[in-house]
Amino acid sequence: MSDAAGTRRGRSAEGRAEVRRELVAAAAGLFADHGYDETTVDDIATAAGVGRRTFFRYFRGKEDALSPDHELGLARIAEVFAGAHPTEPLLPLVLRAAETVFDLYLDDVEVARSRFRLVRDVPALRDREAASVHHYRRLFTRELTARLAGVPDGELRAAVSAAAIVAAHNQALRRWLADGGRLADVDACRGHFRRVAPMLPLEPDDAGLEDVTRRLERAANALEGRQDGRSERRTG
Amino acid sequence: MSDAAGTRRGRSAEGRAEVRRELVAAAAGLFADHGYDETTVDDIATAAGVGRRTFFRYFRGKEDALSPDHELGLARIAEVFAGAHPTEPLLPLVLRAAETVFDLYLDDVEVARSRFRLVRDVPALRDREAASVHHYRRLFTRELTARLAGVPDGELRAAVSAAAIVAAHNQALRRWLADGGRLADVDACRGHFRRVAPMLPLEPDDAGLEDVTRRLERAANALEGRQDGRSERRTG
DNA sequence: CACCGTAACGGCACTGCGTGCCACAAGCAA
DNA sequence: TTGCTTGTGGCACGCAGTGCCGTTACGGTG
Repeated sequence: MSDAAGTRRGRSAEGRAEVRRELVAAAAGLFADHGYDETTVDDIATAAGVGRRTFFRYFRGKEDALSPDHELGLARIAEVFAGAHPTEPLLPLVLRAAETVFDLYLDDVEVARSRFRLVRDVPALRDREAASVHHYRRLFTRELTARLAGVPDGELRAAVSAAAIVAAHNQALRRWLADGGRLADVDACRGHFRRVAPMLPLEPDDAGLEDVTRRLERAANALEGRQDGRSERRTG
Repeated sequence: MSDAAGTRRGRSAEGRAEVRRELVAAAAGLFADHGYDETTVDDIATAAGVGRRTFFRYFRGKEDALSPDHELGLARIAEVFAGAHPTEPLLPLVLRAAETVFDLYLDDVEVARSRFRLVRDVPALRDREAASVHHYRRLFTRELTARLAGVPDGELRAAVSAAAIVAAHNQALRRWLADGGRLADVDACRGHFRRVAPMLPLEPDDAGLEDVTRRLERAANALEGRQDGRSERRTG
């Protein structure tokens, strides 16, 4: 065991990523096999071939080893917002930012499904997931608040829109993972998600409340329009 | 100290409630004075005049001692939903349920403000609060999903509406607590909260999507109507 | 009054998480 | 070689939370 550690000691960049992957894989395997609470950090570290102390140099705690992409998702969303024009309409911008997170789950579907089951069943992980979702919501709220400055009830509208966006996103993701998580359903999931977006109280500029009326009417029309057709929307 | 414990040993119902209050008060005081992380469970138990083991017989953990009203709030909301007619329109019902939680904070404003500052500053408590909010959201989602059965996109609409309701409620509460938390502002806070409600995608029955159009138009009109008047709404 | 069942409490010990500290090994530069 | 940096492992510590058991007060029963 000091053998494997010795051969890895040198590489600073590649070695760290490799150790991290091994720790994530070990944690996922042990969690799936013996459960979350029954798996100790010592078990994960030993399975990955490193010391217990090293584990905490890669993850803040045992829970972080399960979903290590959380901060990456936050960074990507922030990137989308940072790369957008200040006058860009908010609705497509928010959609683009939210859909960015979908790609993180598409990287390895099997791991995502395994994580989903685990988070659904273990209370401690449910709370952790809730905190994670809270961070996404906070980020959206911050960005929307900054872009809704000057608009009446801007903060309130930003908070509501952010919560609705994140909830719709999670609902779509949850349904996709619970129903099997086949890749063919990703489009349906995304459509499922986009469906709610037009009914959000978002303002592209400091236009005023008259534009909300038009936007809400458009959203209502969109809802009315796809009352029967479900998978036909990709052709329109 | 074995003196006070001895006199309390007898009363089973009154004694438990008293010990619980003492523990909550001790925890609040120690958290405010020395910080959350610097306060151990031993400190709280000692300050309350009980043993450390007893603390864990009253609270699941250190974090629960800060906001012991959480489950009570959930119970009250569930009570509102349970006492409503199945055909009752959802919008006023949801409003009534959400506003029930306001009363919990009005019982002792000073404690609420102290808790607010603490939760805002300590990361561990922020996550705990996020999990708590998540439970509220889940409860609303469950109730709305049951009442939107049969409606197209019922689950999605329930999830979005629940998230929006809870977000609006928290936004109003947060602003109230951050701005000083004077009792005179409670009405403004409640109006602040009610303002978003009409734009939610809620359905009173299995009416269909045509009614959404009307509802959204009404919401837009309501928004347009109060564009300038802010505190005049109590007279109209 | 004496006896016993129950319930709450306190103390003890234990597991496990997370952290601080220190020694050691490998690579790099002078 | 010597010195510096970086990553690592081990050790010890504080603390959260739990299981277990002895103790103590109360209420009922004879």
